[in-house]
Amino acid sequence: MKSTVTSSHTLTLKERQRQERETLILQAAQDVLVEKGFHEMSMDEIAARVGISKGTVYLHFPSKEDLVAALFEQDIQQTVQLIKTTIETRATPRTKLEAVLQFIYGEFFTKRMQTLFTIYNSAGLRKLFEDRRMVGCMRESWERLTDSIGKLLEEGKAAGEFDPTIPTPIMQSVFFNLLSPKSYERLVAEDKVAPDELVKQLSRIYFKGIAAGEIENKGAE
Amino acid sequence: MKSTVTSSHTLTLKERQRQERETLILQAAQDVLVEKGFHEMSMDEIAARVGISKGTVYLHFPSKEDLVAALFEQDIQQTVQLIKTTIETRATPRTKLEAVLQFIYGEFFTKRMQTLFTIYNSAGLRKLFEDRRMVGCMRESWERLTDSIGKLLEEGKAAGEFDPTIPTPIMQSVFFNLLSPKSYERLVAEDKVAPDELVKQLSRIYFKGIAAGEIENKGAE
Amino acid sequence: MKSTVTSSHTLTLKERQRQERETLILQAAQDVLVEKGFHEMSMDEIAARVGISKGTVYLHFPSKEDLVAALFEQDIQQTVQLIKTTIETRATPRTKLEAVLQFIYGEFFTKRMQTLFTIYNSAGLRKLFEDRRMVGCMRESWERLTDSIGKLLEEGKAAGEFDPTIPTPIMQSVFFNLLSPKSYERLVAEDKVAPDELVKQLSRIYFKGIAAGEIENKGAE
Amino acid sequence: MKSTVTSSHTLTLKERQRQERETLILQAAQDVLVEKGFHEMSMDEIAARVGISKGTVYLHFPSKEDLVAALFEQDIQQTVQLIKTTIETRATPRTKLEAVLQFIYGEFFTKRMQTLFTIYNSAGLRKLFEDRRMVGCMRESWERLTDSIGKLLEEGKAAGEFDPTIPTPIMQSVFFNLLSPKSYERLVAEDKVAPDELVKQLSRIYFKGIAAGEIENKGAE
DNA sequence: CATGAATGAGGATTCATTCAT
DNA sequence: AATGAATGAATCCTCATTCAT
Repeated sequence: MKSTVTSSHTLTLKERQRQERETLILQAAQDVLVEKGFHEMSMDEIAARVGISKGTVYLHFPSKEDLVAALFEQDIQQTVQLIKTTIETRATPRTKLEAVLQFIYGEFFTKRMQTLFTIYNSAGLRKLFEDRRMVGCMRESWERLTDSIGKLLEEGKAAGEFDPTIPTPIMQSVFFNLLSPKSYERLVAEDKVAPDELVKQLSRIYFKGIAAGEIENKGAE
Repeated sequence: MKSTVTSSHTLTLKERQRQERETLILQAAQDVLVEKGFHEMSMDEIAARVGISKGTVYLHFPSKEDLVAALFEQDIQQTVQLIKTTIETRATPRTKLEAVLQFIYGEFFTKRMQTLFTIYNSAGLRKLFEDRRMVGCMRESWERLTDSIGKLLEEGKAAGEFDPTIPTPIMQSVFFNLLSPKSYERLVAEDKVAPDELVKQLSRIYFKGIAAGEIENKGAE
Repeated sequence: MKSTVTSSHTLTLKERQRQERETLILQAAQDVLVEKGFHEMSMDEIAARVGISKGTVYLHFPSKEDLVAALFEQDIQQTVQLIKTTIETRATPRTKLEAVLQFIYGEFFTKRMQTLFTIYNSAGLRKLFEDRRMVGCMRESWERLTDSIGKLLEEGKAAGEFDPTIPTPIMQSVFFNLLSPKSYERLVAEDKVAPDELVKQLSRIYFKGIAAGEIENKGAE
Repeated sequence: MKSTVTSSHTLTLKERQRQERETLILQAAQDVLVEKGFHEMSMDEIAARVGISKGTVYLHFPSKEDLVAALFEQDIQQTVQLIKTTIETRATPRTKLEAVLQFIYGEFFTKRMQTLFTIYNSAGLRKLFEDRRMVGCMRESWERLTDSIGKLLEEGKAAGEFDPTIPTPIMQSVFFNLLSPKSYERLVAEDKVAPDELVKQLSRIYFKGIAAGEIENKGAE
């Protein structure tokens, strides 16, 4: 009788609280990870920041690695989502890629994105994750992302927007490596570059760099 | 000076042996660092690779951090040296920078350079180094390097080669961030890009990206 | 008495449900205990097997130790009960003891009995139980049991059935130590000994040893 | 020059110290294991008892499991050694087995032997050890031991000393299960049974059972 | 009463660093 | 100077127990 309605409410409530807590944990983990890196990030500190106990963190994530993998997944998904949305618009590949680039290097995402990218690329950490057959999942997420970018790049080449003589994989790599989180921080903090300005300039450098068009080169030679 | 001629000779000999050993340690550390990253690099392994005892490593470097700082210093100096030599040549700023870029992203230097760069930029490791007032020294080295690059970039702007509307600090950052060591490895291993080809393409993207001039846009339309 | 007739009925009903649940918990605990041992037996698993929540287990048993003590008590009581029944029969002490031995080492009781015996004898666990003044209770149960056996043994001695030169406590100890649960399992699983056959042989060894049959005894004298 | 002699001396010295320490660790571990059981035995406590640091224990044994396996191996070897020596004597199988039984249940060995036997038979612990492919080794040791006993038993059967109708595996099992360490302790502490007397009685029971031998007893009375 | 999320003490293990030989 | 055994702080993770709902 009451069960259907009440328990439905209860479940929803508890589930909501659970989600909220999980979000808080992920947020704290994100912060600590960005501040200190994977090894210096301790489960105790994450718990302390959220104001819960260590054990509770383990109720949500069975291990430190799983927690980081969740962060990874989360950020990848956001990016993939944005890309999907972007791709569906009627715009040139370059315009689409500019949107993605602005998202990735934007004020709120750079650090997270790049930190995870760093972990994913860290030789030592790969092993840890591999042992727990977690890299597979992360790699998949990652490939989903890079593939999307790759397609846009190749569309752009086909459309004559991008230089077809530059291999797509190189374009992809540079796309994700334009700026490390620490460089980002330094530019904003020390060189007083506005985040908006920064991402615009990155965009400018990248697209001018990969753009089709040989005239200027001829002049150089 | 310090002592008798004989002991001076002895010292020189010992000093030479000491230097040789130090070089071996640095080399082993470099290797392990590139292979495994900072945390997975253990003093035991370095000692084992050199074939000496752990204690001896500590006779040369008072801590793991100092050892890495020495690596840092060493690589910076090589690069700075190259830059000095390069700068003295009669060439355009762009040509000079291309030389530096080829050195940094070249087959034999990329990994070392980028690994150290990663450490230097790693949030967590900064603290470790800061606690030991070591970052100061590394920062200084690093600034020597970036300043050299900055000067070349500004010369290039003055000469009309580079786009003066892009802030130099951004140009500097991108210069050092074009490719992570893992991306490098992946491109070479999976995508079969030849290291020479890779560095040429990076160079191409970077300089086209920061180049002065509007031509390319016209061509696109 | 305690309350109205109605609530008395309610209590009885509830009490019955409570008892049923308690039995289920004890059964599940017994199973897990035998399968995994004391430390590997987790309250979560017991609750899960019964299909109730962990908290509910604690409504019945204030601690893990108490739960095990209850198991102990339960098994002791069953055995004591059997012994009482047996004792009342008209049979020789040896026949009575054979019945008890067959019960204890029989197909369905061995594991339970011996597991609890192991726990009771485990040095480390004693402390746990002692701290909670629980051993007293268990010891009491245990002594009830061993005393019964002791009396039978002494009756047997008096009747000339058992060797009076063997101290009764030693006879008691050996009576309960003839076979560990793991040995039991191994014999049945690997050596294909039928449980019935096994208990018969144990009985034979206990009463007559492994020595070859009657002739030698006669001839020996 | 000096190296051969000196280092030989040094090595011997160091090696001796190492062995001594290892022995101390094993002894402490043995004690704690007997007192508290496997799970309550903490590496910290062992280190504390020896008066060394936790890390040092790990220099000798890579894990808690390995430490216990070493204890196991050690005790098995002592027993196997004794059996070998015993077997070579000119005596009846029964006399030989009596010697082994006296060793196993003797004043100084009972606890150790039985504690390890308990661990080896503990359901939960098997898994731990199996994961580290250590049971294989332990099982092998164990089988060496039981096989020796088995052979003696069968010799005895052939010689007409032991009852050929009792399966050897059962005889083996009972041989090792006559008394738990706790029972031993209780008998000695509470019932004031002298260890020597105890083992004699166990021996008697094992070979001849608790029954009064009719003829010989008659004569006795 | 029943629940199960939260707790936190406890324990194994690692590894940079020290120091007696 | 060289060694490598010893140290112990630091960290991940488990699970019995509690308590708000």
